[in-house]
Amino acid sequence: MSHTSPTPAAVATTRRAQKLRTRRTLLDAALGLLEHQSLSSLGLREVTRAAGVAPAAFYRHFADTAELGVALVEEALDGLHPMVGAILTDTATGSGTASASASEESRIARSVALIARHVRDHPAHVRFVTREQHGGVRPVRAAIGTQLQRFTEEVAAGLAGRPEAEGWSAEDLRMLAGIYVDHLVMTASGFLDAAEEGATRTEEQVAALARRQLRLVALGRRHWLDRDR
Amino acid sequence: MSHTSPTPAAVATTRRAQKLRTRRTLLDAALGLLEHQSLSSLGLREVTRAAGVAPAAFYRHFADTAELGVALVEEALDGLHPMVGAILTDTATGSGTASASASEESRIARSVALIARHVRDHPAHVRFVTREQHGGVRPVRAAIGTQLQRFTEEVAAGLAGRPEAEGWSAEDLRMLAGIYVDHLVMTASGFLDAAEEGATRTEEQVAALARRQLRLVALGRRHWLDRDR
DNA sequence: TGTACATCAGTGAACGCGCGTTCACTGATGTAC
DNA sequence: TGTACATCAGTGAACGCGCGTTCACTGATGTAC
Repeated sequence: MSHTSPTPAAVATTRRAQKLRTRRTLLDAALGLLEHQSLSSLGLREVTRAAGVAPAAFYRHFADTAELGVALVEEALDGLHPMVGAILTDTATGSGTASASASEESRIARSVALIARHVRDHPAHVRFVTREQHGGVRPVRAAIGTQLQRFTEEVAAGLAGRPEAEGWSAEDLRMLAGIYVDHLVMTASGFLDAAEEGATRTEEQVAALARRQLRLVALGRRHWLDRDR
Repeated sequence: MSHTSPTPAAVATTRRAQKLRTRRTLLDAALGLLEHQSLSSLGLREVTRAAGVAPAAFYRHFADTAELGVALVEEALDGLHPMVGAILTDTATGSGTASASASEESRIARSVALIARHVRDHPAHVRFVTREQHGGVRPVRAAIGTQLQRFTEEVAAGLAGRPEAEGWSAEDLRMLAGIYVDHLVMTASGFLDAAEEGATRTEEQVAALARRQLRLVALGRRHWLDRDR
């Protein structure tokens, strides 16, 4: 009278599909457990217990928990590309009527709202990435670093194609893109903090701070080329 | 024929001093082990083994490894105050002859150099703080958050006393201070990455990026008050 | 200064427990004919 | 379509090991007189 289906037979399906389903169960179980601990303290047996499979079944999918962690990184950061794309696209589309700074202000607000939404929709993935970005498991740290680097390049490329970027060196653009990516990660982490029970800041406070910061960056950006008087 | 002194008798001393010495040994042993793992996976026996004392001795100093972690946080971030003070003082002292932007440029360079120096002098402490800032041990995370908040207030207060801050609201100043603190932590973490064997960036690249970012922030800061045209 | 007793930092042995890993297995799915 | 064999995802029992915690202890330091 168990709730789980101990053998594949319980649901008629292909072997491939069933294996993927078990893999998903393991990843989801791990993600749940990682809400309150870091990967380096996550046990293989802990994951299989939460997933409702035998410990040995783990090895059909991952060599160890570090490998599972890398899979989670890929999943979490693949899910970020659409949002980054949306922000870049929005930023590129200038409004017709409002003043430059007014439309910029609303673009900033929309970007921050998109980040808030993403964190609300995928809190576990976001928490995992921010936690493991500097965490104790090297392959996972490396995977996150590589992916964030790719985001920076992506943002830099997006910025490069726009009129305000004229006269900017490639290195300056990468610097600016890096600021945006860093800011994204920090703001996402702030939204997570705000969602916790004992939070010191509200979600709106985090958003207000994020917008203020983006305003400062936008100002610096506007005056970048004439910075030496 | 052991290298360690298993009993206090080996070195004539007061009880208080000997206890503090053992505590130090435990903290140092832990700090060493934390170079390559995170606190949540650090074992009590692992620490005592590295420190050369019996496992049970641990309890004379800390209830568990989380408490040891909080002690390390306090140590690590107390050591940061002098540097922040130095940067603030330096920033306040304008040079007489050079142009405003030239003296600013050299102040930026000095600040980044101070960060680089601090990381070189205290790599283990810095690594520990950046790793545990979003790590899996709640009391440690909370302690780091509180301390960084205090730094932000400290920097905000330092900025408030200076002429360029005239017209700035308290909230805007705290935002700016937060940017500087965040930037400090990220740059420190970057210097750590650069010092690793398989590093993708050199120390000078990290420094150059940090300076570029500070330049952008300085520009935004200069135009903050007239930002609505 | 000397003595008798109290304190307490550190010891070492013992405990029960959950860990990661291995192994031969089972039985449903997949494939060849 | 039917049959015989191969594959392989998941099982469950077993293993040795290191963990955190407890306990009575030792012996140097501290204190009272």
